[in-house]
Amino acid sequence: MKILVVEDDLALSDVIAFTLRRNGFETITSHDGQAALRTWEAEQPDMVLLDLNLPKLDGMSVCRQIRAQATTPIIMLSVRNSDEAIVQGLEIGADDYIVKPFSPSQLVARIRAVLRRTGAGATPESVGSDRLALDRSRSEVNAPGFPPVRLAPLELRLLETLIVNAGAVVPADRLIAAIWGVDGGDRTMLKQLVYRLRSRLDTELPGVATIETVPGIGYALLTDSDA
Amino acid sequence: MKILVVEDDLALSDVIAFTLRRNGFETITSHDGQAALRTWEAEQPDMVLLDLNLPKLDGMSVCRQIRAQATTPIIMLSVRNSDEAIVQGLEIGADDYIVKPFSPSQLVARIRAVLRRTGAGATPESVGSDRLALDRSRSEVNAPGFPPVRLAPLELRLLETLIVNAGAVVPADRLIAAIWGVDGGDRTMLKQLVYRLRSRLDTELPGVATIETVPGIGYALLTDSDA
DNA sequence: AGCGATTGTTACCAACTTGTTACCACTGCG
DNA sequence: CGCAGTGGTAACAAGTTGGTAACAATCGCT
Repeated sequence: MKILVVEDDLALSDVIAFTLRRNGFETITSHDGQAALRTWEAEQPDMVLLDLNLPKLDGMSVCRQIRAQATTPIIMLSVRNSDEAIVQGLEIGADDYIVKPFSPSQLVARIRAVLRRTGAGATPESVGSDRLALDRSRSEVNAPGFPPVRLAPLELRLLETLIVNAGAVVPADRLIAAIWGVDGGDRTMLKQLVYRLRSRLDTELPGVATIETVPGIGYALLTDSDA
Repeated sequence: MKILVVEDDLALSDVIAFTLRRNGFETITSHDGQAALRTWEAEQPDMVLLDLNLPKLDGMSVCRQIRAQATTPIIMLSVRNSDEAIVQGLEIGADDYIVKPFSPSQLVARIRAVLRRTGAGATPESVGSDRLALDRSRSEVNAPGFPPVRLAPLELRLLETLIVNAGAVVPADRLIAAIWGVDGGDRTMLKQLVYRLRSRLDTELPGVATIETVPGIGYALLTDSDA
C-alpha cells in the first residue's frame, strides 16, 4: 500500500512518512508540485497526501491534474481552514481535507476510511515488509515462498513489537509492557514466549528472520536484510 | 439520492434536511438511534448522516450495526472534536466525521465527496456475486446450478454479513452485533449458528462457499474464487 | 391441538494457549 | 572456586476456544 506524501516542510514530511510506515504503509515523498506530478506518474501510488502550499505548482492544481487523469484517492492537508478552501478542495476532487495541525492517529484513521472505500486492497492490517509481514486481521505472518503461519495472540504481539522495531534492540521491559500490559508479565514469561516464537519461526519460516538476544537488555528481530 | 438524517435536535434536523433538499437530495429523518435503524432497514437510503448523541441507542452503536450489515455511506456529525472520538468513529466504519458547528456548504461538499468515492446507489435486494447471491426479500440464497435455499432469519443475517465482507475476516463481535444487536448475543450463540449455517451450505450448496475460522478473531466467507 | 421450524441452552470433546516449574549451561563477580 | 543471575529448553497443568450434538422452549401454520 504505497502513499505519496507531498509536503514542502521537510520535517513534517519526515514525521508523516514515519507515522505511515509505522502503520504498515509504504511511503514516497515529494516536496514541490511539479515533482509530485512526476512521482505520481512514475510510481502510481495508492494514495496521495497533498499539501496545498507548494513551490512550483500549488496543491490545488496538482489535485486538478491528477483527478483529470485518474481516480487515485487524494487527501488534502492545509493550514487553510476556511469553508471556501475546504469546499473548493473537495469539489476539485479531494476525497478528504484535513486542517493542520492534526494528530497522527486522526491522519491514519482518515487514510484508512478513504482506502476502505477505494478498495486498493483491504485496510492495511499488515505490518512489516515484503520479506516478513504480519496480518493482524488473520493473526498470520506472511513471507514469500511460505504458506501463511498462524500465530497465537501473545506470539503475534511479540512479533509485531519486534517487527515494528526491526533491526533495533527492544528492551525486555518494553516487550513485557507491550504484550501483557503495565503490570501483567515478567521476565520468565517473556523468556518462554521468545523461545516459543523462535521455535515457530525456525520451523515454519526457516531462514526468513531470527530473534537476536542482547543479554541483560532485550531482543531484536533480524531479517535477512539485517543479518 | 435519498439521505437519512439522524438527529435528535429537531431544529438542526430541519435545517439539514432543508439544505439537502435545496441541493437536490431527498431526505428522511429519524430522531433516535432505534428509529434510525428501523428507518434505515425500511428505506434503504443512499447515505446516513448520523448524530452521535442520540436517545435510546447512541450513534456509535447505530454505525456499528449498519456497517456490520451493509456498505451504506455514513457521515458522523458531532460536537465531540477529540481525536479519540474522531478516530473511533472512522474506525467503526464512518466515511467522514464532521465536527459541529459546520457550514451547509462544507456539509454538502463532504457529502458529495463521499458519494463520489462510494459510487452510491441503493442497497440492492440482492447481495453477493454471480457465484453466491442473497435475496433478502425471499430469504433465499442462490448459486448457479442449485435450487434456491431458504434460510432462517438468523442464518440469513449471518450469511449476509459474511457475503458483504466476502474474503475478509469478520471479527466475532461484529457478527454478534449484526445478528443480535448490541447486547443480544454471545460467542456460544454465534458458534452454534455458524455450525448450523455451515451444515446448511455443505448439504445444500456443496462446493460453492465455505466459512473459514480464524481462531480468537472471527470467521470469513470463502467462495471458490477465494479458495 | 399437533407439527415443523427456529433458536437458546447445555453438554461433551479435541486442540490450542499460556503460566508455572524444572533443569542446565554460561558468564561475571566476590 | 563458588555463587548468583541470565538465558535456553522442556514438560506439566489449567484454562480457553471451536466443533458437534442434543434437548427444550417458542412461534407460526394447518
